[in-house]
Amino acid sequence: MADSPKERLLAATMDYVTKHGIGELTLRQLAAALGTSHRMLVYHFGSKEGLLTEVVRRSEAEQRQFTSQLLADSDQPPIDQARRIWQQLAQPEMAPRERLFFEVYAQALQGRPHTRALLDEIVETWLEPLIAINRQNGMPPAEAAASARLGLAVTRGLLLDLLATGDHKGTSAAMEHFLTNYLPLVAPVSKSRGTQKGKRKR
Amino acid sequence: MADSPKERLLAATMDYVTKHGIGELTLRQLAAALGTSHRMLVYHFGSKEGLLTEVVRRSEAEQRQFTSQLLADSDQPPIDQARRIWQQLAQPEMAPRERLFFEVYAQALQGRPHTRALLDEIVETWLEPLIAINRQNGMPPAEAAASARLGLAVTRGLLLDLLATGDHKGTSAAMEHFLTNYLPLVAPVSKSRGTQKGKRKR
DNA sequence: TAGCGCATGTACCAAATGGTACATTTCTCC
DNA sequence: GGAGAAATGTACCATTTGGTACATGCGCTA
Repeated sequence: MADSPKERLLAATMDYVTKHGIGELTLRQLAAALGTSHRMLVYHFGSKEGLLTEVVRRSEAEQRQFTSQLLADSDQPPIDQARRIWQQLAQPEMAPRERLFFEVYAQALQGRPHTRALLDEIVETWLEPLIAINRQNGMPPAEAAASARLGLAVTRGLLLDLLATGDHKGTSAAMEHFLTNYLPLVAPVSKSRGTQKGKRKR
Repeated sequence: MADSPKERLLAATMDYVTKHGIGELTLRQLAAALGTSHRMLVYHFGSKEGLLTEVVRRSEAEQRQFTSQLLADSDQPPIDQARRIWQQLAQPEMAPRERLFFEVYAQALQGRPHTRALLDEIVETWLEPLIAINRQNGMPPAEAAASARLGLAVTRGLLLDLLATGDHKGTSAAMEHFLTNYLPLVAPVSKSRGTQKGKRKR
């Protein structure tokens, strides 16, 4: 059951969609790439929309897993954690996943049906753990929320920049500019020596 | 010549595309909405791709004009200028244009043909004037570039957030958090009293 | 007014798309 | 090993798509 035919098809579809995007997808092209017929896709997923819905759902799940993984080991200072996260996200191998993420994001903003559930989670999923980190570092609620939201925006904005320009150096410099000039200033009171807060998300 | 039939069609198409997005556009639906036939669209623009190319080009032009308009009157302190720009961008009436912007952005990242020229400009167009402003306020080149890039990312990231969540209050609070905690700190030396630097972009 | 070029409407086409009917194979469980 | 269900392949269908042929209208200039 773990790798039922449907599951195998979905996994292969995720690979394909990560490479080729979701916008111009047709069942026949996908099926050909997967070595099957479009008949099977309809059989297992009901319809094209059904397939896309599951693709988006799976994408969400992977992202959630990725989030908790990135934010997990918080023993190091938040600023170092943030640096590490950006380095991970800025790796070239991540680009296809991120392109897909922003493509689905944009389609959701345009109201495409199979993305209906996405908009509620696309910010909140990342915001919650970030706010929690900020609270743990002694930030008052309002500031914790604003700071988390800002960090998320910085990360996504710089990722958009990186994907468009390919300027790893420039975008990383901007992130470093943010981390060094901004992060140390927000949470003056905290644990022992000045660990401050955490930013980051995709 | 100013409002040739082609020009009128393009203008009406911009309206339509701003409302309905560009991803699921078909010539027939568009033509029906414009009160003409898809025959005319092909006649004037050569093909669907030709039409989309001109739509993207026009969108770029409008954005460039909007940029220079927003960054024009720089008599006020950069932080107030930044606030004003965000208020403009966050207005609900701007949402459709911004949704279209991010949709085209995402399609460009996926390599759709009619967007080829976009990726080179989509960051640079906004970056240049921002860097110029930072330089005018006495920032060294490297810092001016990083700071401009950061401000652009913050704005676009928060716009993505706002479009998804509709949380005008929360995103504006995050922007204000950025402006008050970050902006005043970057350029300590400057003109007279502490005007510092400018951030902003869409 | 005659003529010419731009613009437009109607009808059509081939290709591709999502989806389905039906037959066949493969797997699973008793 | 046999029966029933799950899975798959082949062929087909109606619809929609971008694009075109052809005829008609409109506006300008001589």
